[in-house]
Order: sequence, then structure tokens, then C-alpha cells
Amino acid sequence: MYFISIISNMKNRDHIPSCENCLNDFDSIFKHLAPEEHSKVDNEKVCNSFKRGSIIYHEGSRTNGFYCINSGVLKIFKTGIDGREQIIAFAKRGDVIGYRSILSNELACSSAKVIDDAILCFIPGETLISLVKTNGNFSMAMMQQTCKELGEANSFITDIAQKTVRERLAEVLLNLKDIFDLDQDSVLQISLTREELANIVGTATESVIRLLSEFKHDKLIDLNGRRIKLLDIKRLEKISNAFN
Amino acid sequence: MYFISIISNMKNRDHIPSCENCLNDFDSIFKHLAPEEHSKVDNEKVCNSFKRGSIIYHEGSRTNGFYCINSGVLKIFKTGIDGREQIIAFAKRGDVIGYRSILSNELACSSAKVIDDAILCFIPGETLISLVKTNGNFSMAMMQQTCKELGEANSFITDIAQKTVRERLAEVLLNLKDIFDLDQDSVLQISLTREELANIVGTATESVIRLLSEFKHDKLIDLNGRRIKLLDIKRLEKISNAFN
DNA sequence: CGTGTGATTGACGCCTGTCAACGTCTGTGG
DNA sequence: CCACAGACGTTGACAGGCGTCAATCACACG
Repeated sequence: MYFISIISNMKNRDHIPSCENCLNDFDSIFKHLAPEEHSKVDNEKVCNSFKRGSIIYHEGSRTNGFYCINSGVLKIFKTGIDGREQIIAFAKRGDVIGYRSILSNELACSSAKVIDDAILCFIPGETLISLVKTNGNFSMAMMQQTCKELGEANSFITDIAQKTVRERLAEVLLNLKDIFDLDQDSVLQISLTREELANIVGTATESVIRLLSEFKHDKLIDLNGRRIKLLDIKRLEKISNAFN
Repeated sequence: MYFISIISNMKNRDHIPSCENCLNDFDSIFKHLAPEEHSKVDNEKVCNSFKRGSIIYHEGSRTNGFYCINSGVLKIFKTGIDGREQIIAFAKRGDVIGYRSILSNELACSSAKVIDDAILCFIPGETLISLVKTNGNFSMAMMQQTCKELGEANSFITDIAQKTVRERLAEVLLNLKDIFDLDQDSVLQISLTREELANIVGTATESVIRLLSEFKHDKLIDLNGRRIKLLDIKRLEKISNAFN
């Protein structure tokens, strides 16, 4: 209810989410900051709400800050040949995105697009760099974040190179479960188009549709439009060949 | 000649390569260290030579330090289903490897194997962590290194998900050119088995062999055992569809 | 000279991408 | 309220890329 009012009313700097609230709610990267560093970030941040479909930053563009997600869901993707998207990651409440190009001083290597209405806090790049340089613990946390992503990327490379589409789809469903959870009815708490699913798995939309039907026929999942219900996680794990 | 004698004679801490020499020779990550930090690293490092085939660290193992490559070449790979390797990266003189798991405090997510006889300097993990925490510039450099790798990994994901094997092979040949250079005769300065090539591209050995023959027939490359001569880089780029 | 590793080639077939047609749903405008 | 457009989902047909299996060759090494 609280958030609903924020989303519908917010214009620019109205109803700015307080970093303090976020710190209480989840394990934020900013927990390593000293009080004065906190107020600095709090003062410099600019918060906005974004509707589904909004592009936050675009591959190849120069960015001058990064974002902390207060609510909503974004997809992070690269655009390949003939414009097909490859979804690299998702970001949700508590995640930070767009910091990579700030730290490496490169152009954005991916795009970020809102898929569930979101509230984002923008923090200037210089603030990030200064924190990394002056606060060793924050720096370590940032590094761990990056290293974790790097480890995941490497796993994904191996999977996509070695597994079949069927195995990858099963794995993606399980990953989505870990990221977005299931509701009490075992339904994945994220709504993706078939095309988006295909763009995670790295295959054609039609292949995803056929395999989902197959999974449904095999009583592994149940389908109701974009609602995907996981019926047999054990067997999905077996199919995904996950020993990571 | 200097290095040859090192390789053949070195036992443990004999003939320790000096960090100072390395700093003069290439753009080391350690250039951001203060003199006293340098001597600390210099004192704590342990250098060894390794023959082709040596495993430096293994996926899933806990490591307690990282390596700076003084000479030689290593491959960094993950082991997938049924033991097939996926080569993630190469490391050569001046590169550092194995720092990821130190910083993220996880088990090694990949293995490192020597493919050209190498001299490696081992540096304890605590040294790295302490440097990251206390030296902002070093920390930034480390972060940039990680972020760069992350960007590359993301590109690779998109490629492997969207491009054909033929396109990827052309791209891999060009990447190898960038990493290892060509000699005056346009021959790639790295010797890989067909299987290793396949494990970079993410395909079967036979496919690599067939495609290499095809490239040769098309006058794109010339083959002489493991020596690969790039004849027409422009057309290879076109085939690889590289617009990265 | 036997053995083992790596390279090559051919045969075969399945997985998977592409193309096309059609169904479904939602929102918009007449 | 209906018609229509447009986005999304589904299904079928089809072909070709690519993986797998097997046999053979090349070469180094003990």
C-alpha cells in the first residue's frame, strides 16, 4: 500500500526512499558505509519511478552513475546480431546495476529495461569511485559483488556451450525460482514473455514454447499464460544436470 | 636465454623474478603500490616454474593466494558435464589469475593449467585483501580488472548464445591473434590442440577440424599442424560478424 | 616396433532454428 | 458495442547445422 502510493504519486524527488529503510530491509552493499558517508549518498542520490518498458541505460552509452533498486524488476541484456536480446541478468529490490562501466570507465556493455514498475535511486559515479577508493570495506564488498557476478557469468558460459536447450530451460526455471521465489502455490513470482525466456536460454521462442509444453505434458510444470507453476523441482534439477 | 636458464634450474625460491623487472616490462596491476607495499609483496611472494600440463589450481578447491604470471601461458577453464572443458580465458606474462575466489571468498570456480612452460609468482590471499582494503588506487585497478573480465564474459555469453559455430570459430581465431599476436609470417603465436580450440568455441573437436579445413579451402587461413596462419583477417572479421 | 595421443574423414541422424499460418487477448477507435 | 490492429502464443512443416560414432591416419615416445 505504501509503495503503491509512492509509485503513483512520485515525481522526481518527492517521496524519496530513505537509504535507512533499505538498510533495515535487506543486505545492502551500503551497509559498510560510515554514517557521514551514508548521508553523503543520501543527499546525492536522485530517486525516480519507472514504468514497465522504460530503458534505464542503453548498451554503448556513457553513463555517469549507477542505480540502486528500491522496488520493481529490471532485465539486463545485450543486443546481438539482428537485434536479438540476450538477457544476462535480472535486478530486483536491493540490487545495484550499472556500476560496472563506472568502475572500469568504459561504455555500458549492456542495457537495462524495466519489466516490473520500479523505483530506482541514481547515485553519481564520482560518489562510487570515491567510496571505493576511501572505504576499504565497501571496496571489498563491491569487489565481492563483481567477483560473484563473474563467477556466475563463467558458469553460464559453460552451460550455454555444453548443455542442450532442454537442459538450459530447466536450469533457467530453477534459477528464476531462486531469484524471484515461488508463491504459496508454487508459481514463479515473475512474469516473462516466451520471447524473454528464449532470450535467457539463448534459443528461439518456438523452441521454448515446445519445450514448456513438453515439460507440462511430463507433469514437471503447469502453465497458465505467463504463470509457470513448478510441480517437480527434483526432476527439473535432474534434467538441468545441475551440479554447480 | 635468461629465462631458459631459469626454467631449467629453478627450484622453489631460487632465481626469484624481481617485481621491479616486471614493473618495467609491462603494465602491471602492482604499479599502484607504494614502495613499502612493493617490498612486502616482494618478500611474501613465492615463485616457481611449471611444466606444460601442470595444474595450478583446481575448480572447487579452496585457494589461499593468487598468481602473477612471469612467463608462459595458462588456460583457465571450467569442467562441464561428462568432464568436457570449457576454456574461459588464457593468461600470459603480466596477467594475474586466481584472485577472484580470494576476493569473493568462494571456492575456485575454474581450473588453471599450464600450456606453455611457465614461471608463476604466488602471493598470499591476505596480502591481496589487505592491499585492496588499504590502497584505494590498487583497489580501483583490481576492480577495473574484474569489471573488464565481466564485460568480456557477458559478450561471450551473447556470442555463444547467438552465433553459429562457424562465426564463433572465426572470432576465436581473431581473439587469439589479439592475445598472442602473429609472428612475422602471420602465424598465431599459440599452439593449441584441436580439442582445445573446440573447448574455447564450445563445440565438438570434429566440427573445429571440418571448419578449419573449410577456412583453409577458402584461403582464409593456412594450416600446418597446430600452426595456424591467418591469411585474410578482413574476411575472418566479416564471418565472425564482429561489431563489438 | 608397439602404444597412445591427436588429427582427419565419412556416415548418420537428431536437435533446433526458420518460416508460415493461425489462434488468442487486449486496447483503441469508430 | 463491435471491428480492427498489434502483440503474443501456438503449432506444423522442413531443412540444415552440428554432435556422435566409428574407422583410419599421422606422429611421437618409450
